[in-house]
Amino acid sequence: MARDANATREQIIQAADCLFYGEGIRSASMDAIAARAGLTKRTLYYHFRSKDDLIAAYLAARDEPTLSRYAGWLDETKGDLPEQILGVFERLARLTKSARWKGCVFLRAAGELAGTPGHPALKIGSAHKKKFEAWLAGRIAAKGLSEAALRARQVMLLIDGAAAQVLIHRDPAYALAAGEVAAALVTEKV
Amino acid sequence: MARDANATREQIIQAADCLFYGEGIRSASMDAIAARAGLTKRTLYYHFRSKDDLIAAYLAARDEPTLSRYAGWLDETKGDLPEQILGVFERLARLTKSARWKGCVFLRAAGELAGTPGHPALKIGSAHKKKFEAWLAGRIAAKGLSEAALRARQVMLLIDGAAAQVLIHRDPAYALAAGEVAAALVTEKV
DNA sequence: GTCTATAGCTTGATAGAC
DNA sequence: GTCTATCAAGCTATAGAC
Repeated sequence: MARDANATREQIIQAADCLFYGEGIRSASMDAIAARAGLTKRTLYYHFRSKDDLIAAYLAARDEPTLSRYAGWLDETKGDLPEQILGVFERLARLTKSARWKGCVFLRAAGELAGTPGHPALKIGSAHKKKFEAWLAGRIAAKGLSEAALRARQVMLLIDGAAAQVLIHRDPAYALAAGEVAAALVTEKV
Repeated sequence: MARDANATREQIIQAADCLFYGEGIRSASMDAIAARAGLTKRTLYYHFRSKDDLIAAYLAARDEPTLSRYAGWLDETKGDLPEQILGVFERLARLTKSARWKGCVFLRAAGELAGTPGHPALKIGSAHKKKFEAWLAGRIAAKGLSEAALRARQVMLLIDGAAAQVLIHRDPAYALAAGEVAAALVTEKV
């Protein structure tokens, strides 16, 4: 049956996301992904040339939703920019309380793939973080703050630092401590 | 030949360190570690009950040297605490320029093992970071600054954020941007 | 305490039918 | 475009000699 090829592709990526994120990229096998997608391995290899290909697609699929989620968190927080930034970290802290949360997808992938420097997924992760940083810089500049690019970079450092430390300690308090610094960073110095 | 059992153990851990850190915990096989140590796999399993056991030993062996390295960086930097903290991030930035550097051992392990919550190595990583944070708090408190514990936690967030972002972008500039914030954090507010 | 040898299973990827 | 079937290689871990 000629099902919509794109729908099958999405179905595979969804299954891969669940297992790559849940168990780790290296730990999740193509067998397991096929089983979870309700397809055979042969179909996976029809849609993706290799496991590395699927890993790259998995990260690429997380790019836009991640940015949208953070943008949503910022926009739905009342107040000026410092309050909004603090709100983002509070929402992050809340998210990490779920047992399903297992760190930042992109950071974990970068760590797992650090041994294969040319991997296509690494470029996707880096590009995502750059885009995130640029988006933050735009929001900061829009408020008329000086040195928006530097401030955005420093807020990013705190977001990733928070994700890393909360994963290590399994304690959302680290995200709140990070939010405090980040909020101060987007307040114009006198 | 009854070689010193402890020396053999160290030899195995050294080989494991090289491969676990270089290629990733999951990617490095016991076969490869045995070959690099110049021993057979059977000897590895004589000294370590399982691969998970060896992973834990690998992280435990990195605990003290890591703390000493950072302490050394702090102590060999001239000036007051803000300058010293900045010096630490400058040394970190320099270290990350090496192609052999592939992120923070503990963060990468936490990411790779996020799928197996009870893993013994996770406790070792968390304990290491706690020890690091406490050491920093001691140094900050010794300078008579208020809220030493909170400041130490925030500096930790920036250290781990720097390690994460430099790994993602392969750009030491992120470590320097983090150092700037960290230095400001250990300056008493007026 | 280290060796040779191998069990028993899982892996990523492919062949060829329909 | 999806299936059944399977390969060759790799994996963790163990058996038993010395």
